[in-house]
Amino acid sequence: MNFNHLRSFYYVGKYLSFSEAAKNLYISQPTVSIQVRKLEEDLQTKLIEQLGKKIYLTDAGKRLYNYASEIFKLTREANLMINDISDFNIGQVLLGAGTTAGIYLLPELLGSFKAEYPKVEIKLQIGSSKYIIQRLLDNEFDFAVIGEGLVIDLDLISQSITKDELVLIVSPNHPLATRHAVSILDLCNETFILRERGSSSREIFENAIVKNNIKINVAMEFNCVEAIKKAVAANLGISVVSNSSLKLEKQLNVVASLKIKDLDLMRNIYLVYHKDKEFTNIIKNCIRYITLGIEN
Amino acid sequence: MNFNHLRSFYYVGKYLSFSEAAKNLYISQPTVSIQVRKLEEDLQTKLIEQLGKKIYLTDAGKRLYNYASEIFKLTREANLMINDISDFNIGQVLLGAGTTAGIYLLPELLGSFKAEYPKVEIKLQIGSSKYIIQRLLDNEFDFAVIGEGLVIDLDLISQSITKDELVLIVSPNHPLATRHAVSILDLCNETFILRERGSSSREIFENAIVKNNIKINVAMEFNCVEAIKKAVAANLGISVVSNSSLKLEKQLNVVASLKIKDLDLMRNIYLVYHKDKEFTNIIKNCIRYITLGIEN
DNA sequence: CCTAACTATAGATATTTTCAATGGTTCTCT
DNA sequence: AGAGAACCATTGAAAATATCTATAGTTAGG
Repeated sequence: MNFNHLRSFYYVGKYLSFSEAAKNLYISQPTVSIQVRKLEEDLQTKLIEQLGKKIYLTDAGKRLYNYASEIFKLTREANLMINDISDFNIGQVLLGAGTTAGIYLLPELLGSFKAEYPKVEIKLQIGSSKYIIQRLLDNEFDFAVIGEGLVIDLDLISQSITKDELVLIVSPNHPLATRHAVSILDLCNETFILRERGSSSREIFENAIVKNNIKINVAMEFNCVEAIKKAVAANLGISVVSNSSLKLEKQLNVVASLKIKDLDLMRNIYLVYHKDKEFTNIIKNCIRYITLGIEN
Repeated sequence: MNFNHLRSFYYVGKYLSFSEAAKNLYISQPTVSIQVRKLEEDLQTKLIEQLGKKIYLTDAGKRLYNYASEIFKLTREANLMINDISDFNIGQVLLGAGTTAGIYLLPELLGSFKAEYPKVEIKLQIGSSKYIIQRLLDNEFDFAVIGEGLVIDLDLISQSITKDELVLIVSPNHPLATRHAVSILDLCNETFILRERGSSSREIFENAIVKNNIKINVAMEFNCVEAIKKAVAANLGISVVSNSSLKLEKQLNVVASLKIKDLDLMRNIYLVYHKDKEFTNIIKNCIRYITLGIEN
């Protein structure tokens, strides 16, 4: 079934006139006549009958007209949908993030982005950097925000959008809590509660430790920063977490945070995306919001 | 929105492969590539993204795919509908009839026609010949069966398919009931109950009367043969009705039917249709059923 | 009966579709 | 790592289709 022919037929059915149909299709009347005839030949069915000068739809014509009507209505709706996307009246941003970025950096930024584009769906999925990278390769995210530390696949492009410092946290009751300075060697005798391998914080910290030929004692691994902070607060061990995750804990003095002398725990936060990805406008806008907003 | 382009896009979305789409569309792969690109240019929206070798639909692509899916489903259904018509699995016969034909001749025939084409709708509308002719000119019937007697419009074609005799009916108690022969002059002193003007029986009878320079006394006009027979049975008057309407009444002896000497009340029953009408197969079959069946 | 309105036809032109051939990537398997 | 297969994009030519103008043929209405 040829849709140009169907459209001509539909207009003839609508106006019950070939010339009126042609006018409204902005084509010539003979074209309409030919197209309708071709449709009839194609279907081997008379669709239109002309009694004297008047035009009527046959039974088959009436039935087909109803189908055509629905088809062209759907077409109009599809066009509106496309316009809605470019007007940001619909759309989506599929976003992956590592734990730190997803929990402590992005929510606020995404909130204000959403305020400007209220009709756009934002789907944020938080996971370990390793997991996020895998999902990026499967094109399940438009882009992602993760911490430095993992080998990034060659098919992915990453660019630093801010820096984030990891700090040592201890219970206020812990001996280190009152120390002005902590050195690398102070860490050797401590019990650590760390994030799992594959998380950016863990990789960064572990790499730094290894570079200094130090061995530490990891008692527990949690895949959740909040759980780690609770455990540290209860003095079950000490940890190294993103400074940006400690706002409330510092205010309420539930943990003490310290810098470790001679250990560079500053890491980059990367915006990562597939090298072949072409961003739509809404994604570009979202990235702009994040990259500009994250610096403050 | 070009539907060829949309179809190519739809198949690419379905198989997530240009070459597979081409195979299933029975066209070459470059054609598919070009069509999809043109659709994207037309909509000014990326629909498909290619990451490495894998193909994905964009957000807009996914949404459009759903519309396309519905559109092509409707198209398939429309094609099936057309096939159903030619297979007589659906269809309709719009039929007009005069009172005699509609009530006494057609029902049985239409019943056996319906038995052979059970899925086909038969819509029979009974009315005065005058009314039926008007509706034929408005193309509200595929064809009609009416009695002779009215001037048929030049735009209509009529062909005789059977003959039908009008006979005089009187109450069994009426003096004429026992008479062997009734002459035209016997009618002068009687009270008649006849159909309304515009009905074939009335026109036929009245023309015959006028031709013989006779005047009769019409006491009542009913637009219903059954009502007339009841009135005649009650001896409220006498009438002239189609012989074919009297089967039961003769069996039960509620009226007596008589021929009038020297008065030709044989009339043709016509099949009538618009001169420009092209009959579909189901209509042709229905006409065949009626023309063949009505002779017995 | 004449005119205006409408659809069909014809012939020419423009556009679109389509293909085969080929080039450039990407992926996979050795 | 490198060869080969699979896949999509590009090109240029040919075929098919769509479209137009001009005009003929009908019909409806004054």
